[in-house]
Amino acid sequence: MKKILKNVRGTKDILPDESYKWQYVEQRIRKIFEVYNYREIRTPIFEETELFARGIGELTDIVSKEMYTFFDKGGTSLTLKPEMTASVMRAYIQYEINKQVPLFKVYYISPMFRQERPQAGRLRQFHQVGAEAIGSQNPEVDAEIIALVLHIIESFNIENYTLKLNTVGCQNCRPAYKEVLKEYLRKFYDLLSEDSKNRLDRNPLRVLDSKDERDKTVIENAPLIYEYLCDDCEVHFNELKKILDTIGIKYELEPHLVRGLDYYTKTAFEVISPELGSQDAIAGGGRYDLLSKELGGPDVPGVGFALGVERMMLILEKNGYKFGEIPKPFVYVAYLGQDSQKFAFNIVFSLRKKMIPCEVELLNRSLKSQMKEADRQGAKFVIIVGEDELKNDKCTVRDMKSGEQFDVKLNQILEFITSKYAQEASTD
RNA sequence: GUGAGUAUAGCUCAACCGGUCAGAGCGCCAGGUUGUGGCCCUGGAGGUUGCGGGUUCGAGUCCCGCUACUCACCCCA
Repeated sequence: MKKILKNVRGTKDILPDESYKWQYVEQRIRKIFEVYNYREIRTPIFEETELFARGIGELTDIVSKEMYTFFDKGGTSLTLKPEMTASVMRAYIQYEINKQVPLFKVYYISPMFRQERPQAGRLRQFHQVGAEAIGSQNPEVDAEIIALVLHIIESFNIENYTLKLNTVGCQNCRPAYKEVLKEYLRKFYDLLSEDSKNRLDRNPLRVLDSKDERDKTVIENAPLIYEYLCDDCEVHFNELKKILDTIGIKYELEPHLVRGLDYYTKTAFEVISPELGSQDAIAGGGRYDLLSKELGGPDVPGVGFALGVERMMLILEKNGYKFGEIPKPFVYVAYLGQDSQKFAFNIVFSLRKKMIPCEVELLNRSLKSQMKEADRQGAKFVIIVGEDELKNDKCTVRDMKSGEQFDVKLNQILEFITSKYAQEASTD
């Protein structure tokens, strides 16, 4: 017996009963991006490993233990993209977009890959929608990005969320703060968790968002970066808050919010939802003014966000959200006998050329089975072509909802259905 | 990578302390309607109880291993 293969761990098949929901969600999201004047960018699903290693940071969890890395036949190390920002920046630098347009506003909807242990809201292949605005250091752009992600979330009637906002400083002020923080943490070294002890020197900021109870008591009184921000960062942060206030966006300051990617500077934010399980971040993002240079590009600032599509879908399913209508044929053409088949197919293909969704019996079943099939598929009308009809040069049209039946001349059937279809479209 | 829980028909789940326990509902197929769906009735197909060992007279049920799934830690979307 042959082995039955299955989808690999942490991946999901999206079958027809689900895929229409995805199409609906993606379509709505694309519309919103258009409204904010962002254009789609599509980059390859894999890149040279070095891009992520340099862009995201060797010490991050993503790079150090979660990447799907492999060698191609030429011996080049490639990696399935674990996030999108590095790829977008790579393209930005590669095509010297800074010389073409002052501000590059793009969005993406794409699968991402991270080799983590799957759990609720966490997959190895998952989908993110996101946007990047490269070329401006103005806090207005940070605000636009935040407004955009919240607009998307709210457009799906998700009200129960919290925007957490923080600043992580920049190359001028962060180092000094790091030293102060390290010094503070060393005083309580013995009280810290093992993980935090290890991080203390390598990445002290990460200790701040530890959820370990032992760490929490220490963190509670730790010095905050707010007191150590340089003028530039402080002004930027204050401006951003002011703009958010002005456009009515509510946020919670979360001084311990530290994002897991090294390239963030200044603004960092996260949108969390209590509807999700332990993986409660539906979206996250921030500013990355050092990334371009880190990748050998020009000194260009950027800001962006990413939203987890599966996580948002979890909330929507939980809320009983209506994902539009599942596509259904308008007409099902049933027939009986060889002679009728020609007419049936003729009608179906003519209707299809008129872009009317329809189906025809393809399994040569009994009329009863065909009616059942039409019902199952949700067809509004069934056209029946049989011996009796052909003799009289007509066909029978059954309205599946009312049960009414009409005799229609064969040469008038297209017209008949077309007008029914037009009526249907106008009442929607 | 660590921990816990789960694994019976396509789906959702039953089967008391191991002893007609391999079942139900839904779905699927057929018939009741010589050419007509939905409701109803009748019947049918479909399972080596995740895989491999062990204990026992006897294992879906107990033990061990493996695998997968789920949730949590870690981290993040």
